[in-house]
Amino acid sequence: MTMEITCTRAQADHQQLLNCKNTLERMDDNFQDMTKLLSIAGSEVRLKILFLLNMEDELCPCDIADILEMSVPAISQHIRKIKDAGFISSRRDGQTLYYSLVKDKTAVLDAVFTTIKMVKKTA
Amino acid sequence: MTMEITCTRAQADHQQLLNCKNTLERMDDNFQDMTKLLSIAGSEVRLKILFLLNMEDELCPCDIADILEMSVPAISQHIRKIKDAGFISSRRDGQTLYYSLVKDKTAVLDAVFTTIKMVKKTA
DNA sequence: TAAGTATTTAAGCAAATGCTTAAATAATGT
DNA sequence: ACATTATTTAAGCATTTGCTTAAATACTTA
Repeated sequence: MTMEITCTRAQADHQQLLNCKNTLERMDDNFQDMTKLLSIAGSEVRLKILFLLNMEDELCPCDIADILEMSVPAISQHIRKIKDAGFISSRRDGQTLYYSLVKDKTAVLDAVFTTIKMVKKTA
Repeated sequence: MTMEITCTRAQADHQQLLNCKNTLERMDDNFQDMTKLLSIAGSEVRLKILFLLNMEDELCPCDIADILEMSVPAISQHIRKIKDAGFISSRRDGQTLYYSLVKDKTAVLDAVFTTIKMVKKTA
């Protein structure tokens, strides 16, 4: 692996930098997968949708729109994004579509949900 | 708390929806804080920067630019975003600025880093 | 003080995001 | 078949994002 060097200071540890590059390269797929999940969860609306599905097991777009006080199309477009990424699945009951979390793809979010539920100490 | 109802299906449990709204409202600050962290971490470049700082304790922009094979200004602008959000701090040594994670603000990411480091089973 | 290095900042621009409104699908009930 | 409800899709548009290049700061050393 070659190394473009922009940093010419004496202290630079080029072996360390090479090791870092190797490590990142080895985990590249994992970084892409994790980025997909975190970029989905890194929107307040979508984080709340994921949190609600974790709490209530399943909800329809219409319920979510009511809870978040947003338009149904806006919610539907967020849902599509989360669904396309594979983090939720749907079940139809008549006209209603119920969405729920795909648990094994969203497992890391458990720590996130737990943290959100923690009461903050008054500073 | 009033409730705009868009969902008029018979099965809709309006008490459930009200409870959800109350819960989210109570945790609103936590959602904003968590969204800030996840939106920072939800970019492949920034996730790698955070991962590297977790692994190496501290790095300068120049090292990070070398490792990620990106321009120094591009890295600097990502660093500023992470710094403005309070997730990293800096220490100067001569001309070099060393950045490191603010651990107690990035604790939830431990689960993320652990997951990234896990070897995936070949399907 | 002048030159060199590390870093940040700013301007510019293409691409992505996230809403709104309006129209299209899908399923139900009359 | 027709009207109603739940949901999605599409077009339009303002805002944000993330790079590039060039210029400005900050520090070091000759």
